[in-house]
Amino acid sequence: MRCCENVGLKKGPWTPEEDNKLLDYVRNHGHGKWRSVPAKAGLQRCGKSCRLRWINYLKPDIKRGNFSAEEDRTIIQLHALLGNKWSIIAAHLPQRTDNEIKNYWNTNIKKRLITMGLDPISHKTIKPNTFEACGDGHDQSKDTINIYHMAQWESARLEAEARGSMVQVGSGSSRSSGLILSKIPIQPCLSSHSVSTEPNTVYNMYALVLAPNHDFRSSVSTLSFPRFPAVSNTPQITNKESSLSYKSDNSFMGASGQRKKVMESWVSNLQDDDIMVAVEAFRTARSDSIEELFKEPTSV
DNA sequence: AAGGTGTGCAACCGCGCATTC
DNA sequence: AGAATGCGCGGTTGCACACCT
Repeated sequence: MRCCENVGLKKGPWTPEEDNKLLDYVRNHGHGKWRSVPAKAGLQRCGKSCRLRWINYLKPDIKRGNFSAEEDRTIIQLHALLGNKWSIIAAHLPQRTDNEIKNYWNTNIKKRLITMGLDPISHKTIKPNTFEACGDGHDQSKDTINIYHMAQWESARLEAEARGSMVQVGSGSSRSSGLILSKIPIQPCLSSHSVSTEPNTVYNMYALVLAPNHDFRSSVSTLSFPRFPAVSNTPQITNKESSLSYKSDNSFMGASGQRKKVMESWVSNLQDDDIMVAVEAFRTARSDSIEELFKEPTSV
């Protein structure tokens, strides 16, 4: 008979008296052999319940309370890599239990990702036509596309973070932060995604890169465009200006006045496919080439 | 003030794997 | 070799509390 099938045993919340009995027992005898613990400790509980109570609540090195931004980030990174492997994720957060992380994911992070237009399972974007229209009178399509762009951007950023974790774990690198993903190979583009600004010259339009000193705590990501396309009725922009940074509120960083207008005009005309080219260029970059980057860091 | 609803979290449950007999 | 047992994991439930109507 399984221990949890025993009749007459208490279930539900633990009382302080029960906690004390279990604590006393474990202090004196150590843990393990959970099936025999209830009888020896004088508890009307099954062994499984005792084990759970110890692991999730009574163990002395458990950290309780709010999750820090660092922990939050680690959970998202590892979940992107591992999925619902809570115990493995918990192993990277030594003072947190798998149950606590699982609860935090389900009640907090999961909802946040959905709000951002990200699928909490795959960490990839949800297609814009799956968003509900609000029907409050004003044009929702632009907002929807903007959210979708941001979501794709964020999705790629999360993936970069996850890859960074994987590379760091795999290589045993002592690099603590400032992940370098600066030299993502630019993929050959379809003609519709390339632009010619000079005779006989075709440039790849987008390459998604994260700057060498990219701070993952920041809500800002940078998307670099090796060559800005000509936008009709707007001044030309030089190469060195052709880098945009998105903030989480969908505004641009480091741009002002005419340049900002040009950028806004240009970005507002971006098609989903355009963004996808940049994101896919990043996604299809091979992990081993990223490993190489750690050996010989290069700047953007 | 009272009932309804939503949220967070501790605890339970069933399953599967590893070990022991 | 196969059954029994122990343990760990991930999904789910249900309770307590907060907030809303």
